[in-house]
Amino acid sequence: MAKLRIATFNINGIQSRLPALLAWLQREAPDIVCLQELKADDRKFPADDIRAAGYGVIWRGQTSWNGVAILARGLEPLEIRRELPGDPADSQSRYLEAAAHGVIVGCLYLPNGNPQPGPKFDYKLAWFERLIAHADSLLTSGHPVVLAGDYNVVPTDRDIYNPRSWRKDALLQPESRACYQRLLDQGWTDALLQCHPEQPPFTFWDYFRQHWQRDAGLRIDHLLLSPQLADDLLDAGVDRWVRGEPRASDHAPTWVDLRQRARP
DNA sequence: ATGTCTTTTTCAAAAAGA
Repeated sequence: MAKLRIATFNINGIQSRLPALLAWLQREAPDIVCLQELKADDRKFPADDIRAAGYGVIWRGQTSWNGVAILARGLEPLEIRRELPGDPADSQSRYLEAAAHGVIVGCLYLPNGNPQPGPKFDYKLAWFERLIAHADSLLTSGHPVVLAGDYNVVPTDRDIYNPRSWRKDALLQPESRACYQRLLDQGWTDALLQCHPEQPPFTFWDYFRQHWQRDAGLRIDHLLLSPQLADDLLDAGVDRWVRGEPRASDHAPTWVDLRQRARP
């Protein structure tokens, strides 16, 4: 049976992390990859190296911050949009959407929102509202869709090693969690939670206080599936080995395996 | 408050974001 693996990976700097990316692509061979936090403008994006590894790629970079890309093994992703609708004045590179391998993929990098409260948290919630509106239109379209990326939301207290020292953080605020829940209530399936309901795996361990060594992680990278894709869900997981490599990103690649039906 | 890492400005050390 054919299987489609879709992964999301906050790479935290594509230039310094390119060897890690190529090693991961070689070993795990995901079919579709969403990257966030490129931290490079369009001209510095290493498209040639990625194509040499066998992937078609589209990207939207930005100097210093943000930046998103979509990779597809063996073909060019068909770009659908380069920004989240709803605010023409928003110039941050945080959303990219494409069709590849028979599915629509939204690659998103939701604002962190710290410090909270403040303008950055307001921006986070406003961005979330735009995502909720766009996600609704994607569901209405009836297409098979996955919304994958760094949501910068810890959905519940079971998705963090210990919420005590994070209570004031934007990632745990009730407003952030309520927005995430509203997405799920539209009909999206949280793939990692679906496959690991008793203890969903962490996807992020910050660089401070030996958090990786202590497995003091958070689950903030999510793959949301539209209903028809949720029916095809086989498995979901985290490539923890990537986080243990030297000079690793603070996130690990997070993936979902879908049963690939014959599509006309 | 702190911890660490990547980026930019500008070529060293510091600031900002996460």
